[in-house]
Amino acid sequence: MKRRNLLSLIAVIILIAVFSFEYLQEKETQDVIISEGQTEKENTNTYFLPTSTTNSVVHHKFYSLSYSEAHEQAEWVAYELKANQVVSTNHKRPYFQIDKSVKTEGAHWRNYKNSGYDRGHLCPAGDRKFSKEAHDETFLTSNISPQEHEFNSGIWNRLEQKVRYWAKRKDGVFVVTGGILSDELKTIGEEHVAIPEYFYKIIYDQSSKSPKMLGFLIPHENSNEALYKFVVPVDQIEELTGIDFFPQLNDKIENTLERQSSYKNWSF
DNA sequence: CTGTACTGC
DNA sequence: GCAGTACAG
Repeated sequence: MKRRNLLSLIAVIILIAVFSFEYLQEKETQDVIISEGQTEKENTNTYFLPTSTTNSVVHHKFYSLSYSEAHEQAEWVAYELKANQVVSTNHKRPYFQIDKSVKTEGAHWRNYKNSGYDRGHLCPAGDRKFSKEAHDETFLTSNISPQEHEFNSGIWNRLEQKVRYWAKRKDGVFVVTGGILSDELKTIGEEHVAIPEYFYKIIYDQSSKSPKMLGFLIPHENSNEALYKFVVPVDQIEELTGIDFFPQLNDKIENTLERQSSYKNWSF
């Protein structure tokens, strides 16, 4: 029946139109003005969330995290760093606050006081300078890990600056970072905040038609070695952490990207 | 940039 | 607990 086929076709078209409209509406409601006419998607950082081994995922306005109560820190912090978010505005450093969004509540910053370790940002303050609100939001204890000062201000700082460089150059990157939280780590403070022996960082670039991924695994000690010497397959970080990074990607693409450890498409 | 520490209220 | 200031890699 031709008439029936035509009616079905029209019905399908209408359904697609309705869903598209709703989809676009939803997208629009996610748009948020950050500053002076710049429109950014709010919570784009939630598009590529890793899995959680602790079932304790928290969404902040400008980054998300999965908290490990056993280690009193995040197992991962994930966010998008857009090219136009890399700015040099200076903000005063606020005090670290306990993250009220974490059900079990994060550690108090006093655990770090006189511990000999830095309150090392996972989502760096330097990546959220585009607004005071975004900057201050990184000063939650759920976003820090004990780091040796020479490591934090040394090779880790170098890597964070490289991420900002890539974000500008590649029109934005997605970042997932944290410490390797294994058993029987040394701890600091009354709440026993674990001191990771390794830190990892994964960068994902989807600005071109061929997406790119880069994983770093760095021992918790300063090093003057070139950063690319710490590049590892993301699969290795997944084995160490039990976390599945970028599960939203098409399996074939994900497998290919996470198996490799080539940095030839990344300029250091 | 990445941070800590001290003084003083 | 918070502000201001000084100092270090």
